[in-house]
Amino acid sequence: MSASDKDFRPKARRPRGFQDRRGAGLARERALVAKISKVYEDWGFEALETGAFEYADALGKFLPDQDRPNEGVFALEDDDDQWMALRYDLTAPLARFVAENYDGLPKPYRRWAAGPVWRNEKPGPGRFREFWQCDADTVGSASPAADAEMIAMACAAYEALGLKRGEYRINFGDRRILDGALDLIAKFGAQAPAKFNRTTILRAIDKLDRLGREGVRALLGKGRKDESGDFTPGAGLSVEAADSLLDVLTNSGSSGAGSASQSNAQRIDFLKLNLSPDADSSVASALADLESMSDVLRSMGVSDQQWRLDTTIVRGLDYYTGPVFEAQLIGANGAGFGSIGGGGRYDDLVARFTGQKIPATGFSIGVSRLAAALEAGEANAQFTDGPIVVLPFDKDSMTDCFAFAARLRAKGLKAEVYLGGAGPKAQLKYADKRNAPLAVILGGDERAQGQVTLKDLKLGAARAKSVADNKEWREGGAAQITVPQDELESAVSRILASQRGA
RNA sequence: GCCGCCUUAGCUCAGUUGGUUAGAGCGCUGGAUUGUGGAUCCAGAGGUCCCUGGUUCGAGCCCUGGAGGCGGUACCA
Repeated sequence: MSASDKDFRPKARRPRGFQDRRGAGLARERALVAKISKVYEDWGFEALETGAFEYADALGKFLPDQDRPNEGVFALEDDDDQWMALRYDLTAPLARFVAENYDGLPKPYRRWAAGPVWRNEKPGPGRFREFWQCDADTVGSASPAADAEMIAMACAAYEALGLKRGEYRINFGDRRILDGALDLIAKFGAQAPAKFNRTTILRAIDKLDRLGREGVRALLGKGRKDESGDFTPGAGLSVEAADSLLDVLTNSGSSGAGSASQSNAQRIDFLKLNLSPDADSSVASALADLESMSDVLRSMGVSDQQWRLDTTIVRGLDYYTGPVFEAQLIGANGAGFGSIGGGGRYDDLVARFTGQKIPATGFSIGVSRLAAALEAGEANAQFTDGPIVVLPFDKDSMTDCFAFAARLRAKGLKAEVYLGGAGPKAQLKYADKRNAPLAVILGGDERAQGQVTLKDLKLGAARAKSVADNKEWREGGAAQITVPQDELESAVSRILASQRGA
């Protein structure tokens, strides 16, 4: 090692968009995953785990002659000159798995998966470059009932997490209806819809929730200038065409009720009336599918409060073929956090590998974002108790302390021995920082008597709130008891019980 | 990618027209209390003022270039 190597000090810093998680926060997130996957299992989905890397072409990334296919993914080149990329979702690996193992799988194939995914994008609040998803998919069923089941199960999952009716909603749209609405524009002037940039229009519509109607009108027309002064070119629609499109999609204007309280049945009727599709068109079959979905959802007890037909839902542009859905938090919790889950039907994904069209539909819950949103919502979230900390006040007490900790663990309690070299004061500070409910203290005095001291840290903390003076503080006693060593377990449970009661 | 803002102690930030020794609150360490956390009081430690080059007698402050962070916007299979 050269001198300069020795001198080199890397700066300790977390890569942006990646999170360090610890303690209670991590436990909370794991609990979310456990609860969601329990629901998926209960609904008859089988667990599937695939690796973090896929070959880049399997992810749908074709490699032009650039050095790195880094558009949105983290990629690297394998020894055999093949590009591999970290998966950016759990759906593409599923498609690959199904294509590879098609013959041996039950059809339809129902599986769930949970794990981290990676996206090489600019991070933001509630938006990470590594985050967890928890997916369920049904591969091999074209029935609208499969889509309806996804919505119903998503509701069940959110409620298993403790969300209540009215705190979340699944918004539901359909690509085919969007296309039908775009055809309406043909009625305005000479511009044929095919000449419009459909992509630009769909992207604009997708921003309705964030930019509002006026912002989207600008994007559909001439373009929009944002807060920083940057200008986004628009789709170039006429004002009449843009308004007409927005009226149909948002169910407002002269022929629409425009009411948020409208039922889904009313919304379907509105679309039938305004899109007036040909009997054999894809819009017509989309509407028929919608009605049967609606029926299935009703029979599963899913109410209009839990799902809403919203034809402005677009989602990612390429791989969804029909129904698309998106879950959002309602109310203060949801502000600024975007969607907390989403999915849709992707009938062509497996066909990329096999050439055989296999219908599939799925739903994905963004665990990291949901955890971030829930956390932001409950700023005063109660923190969970740390372990009981056993403190050896002198060196000779160490062995006995380990025996105490072992006895507490045998009772199913979390316990640890303080391993640092500091004095009593620092030891108590440590216990405090670990959020221990109580400290077990063993020093020379106790050992001489065959006793042990138990200090109720929570009681002391509560008492501190009302004490402002050092003298009063010292006179108040130490919120601790000393008991014979063989009464350790019973005395500890008494203190814990009194803490729960208080 | 584009646009804007920002970077001073562990954290959040103040810092006058460019002037000697760069500050505060919180946190941290120690003491008041030789074996007792959280309140209170006292003391202390802690700085490459993001980096680089320049202007100047003199730069945390002004100028060039770079890096990093934040926000908006675009992209998001």
